[in-house]
Amino acid sequence: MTYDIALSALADPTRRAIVAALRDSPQPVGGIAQSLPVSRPAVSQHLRVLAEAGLVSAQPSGTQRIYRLAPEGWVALRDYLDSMWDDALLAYAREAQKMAERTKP
Amino acid sequence: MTYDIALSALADPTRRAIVAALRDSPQPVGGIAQSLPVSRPAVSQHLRVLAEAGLVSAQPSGTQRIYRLAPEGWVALRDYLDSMWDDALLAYAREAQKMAERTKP
DNA sequence: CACAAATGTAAATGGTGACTTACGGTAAGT
DNA sequence: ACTTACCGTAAGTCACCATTTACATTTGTG
Repeated sequence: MTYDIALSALADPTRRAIVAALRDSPQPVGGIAQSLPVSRPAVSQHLRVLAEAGLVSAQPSGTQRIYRLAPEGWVALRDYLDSMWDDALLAYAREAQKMAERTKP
Repeated sequence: MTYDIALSALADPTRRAIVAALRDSPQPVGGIAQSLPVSRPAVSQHLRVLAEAGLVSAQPSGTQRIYRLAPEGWVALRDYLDSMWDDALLAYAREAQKMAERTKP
């Protein structure tokens, strides 16, 4: 049940921008901050949230920490969406079926 | 590019609870409010946000409006996750491959 | 037409979180 | 050892959002 952390993490536009940046290639904190209109400590705090959600992971390399996208959080999100898919859209299809049977029996 | 609206909509726990309730079966506003620890106007406003995100839809029936899960928003979310899947996790797998080749050539 | 039920909306309030500045800590280079 | 570069953390501020109460609106019913 960790998909809720991932969802609230991805709610922030700046964090989505960070994810988009990491999507291109793994980067150190300073590199991410340069491509965004926010200060470096702000990026650091956002990365902390994203890491707690399992969406990114860090690997120390000298004085800098290279951040990259991590699978765990995204897997949790996808599982959540998959189950929603099955339940909700199946129900949706069932109702559409009912409607069709009612109008043309 | 409407997945961002859906993400920020699903960030709120109460809205996720509403989604969970609608997942069981379509319901009027009052029915949802009864199963949640918030007032009915609060549910109404949350439903407005969810509807704007394309996650739910309403169908008037007499004096009440029956809300149900809608496909559009969830499709947008799934597309977002799918592309993330391809890009990020493929890159992740590539790096793992590199690591494996480096340690055991 | 009056009344009740169900819902959306407006306004006010409280709390949470995103951001900045300032500081402390660690690793590499001279 | 001193300095520089890179990063995380603490404290404070400000805006936004979730919630409630009160009101307006629509639909069905007597």
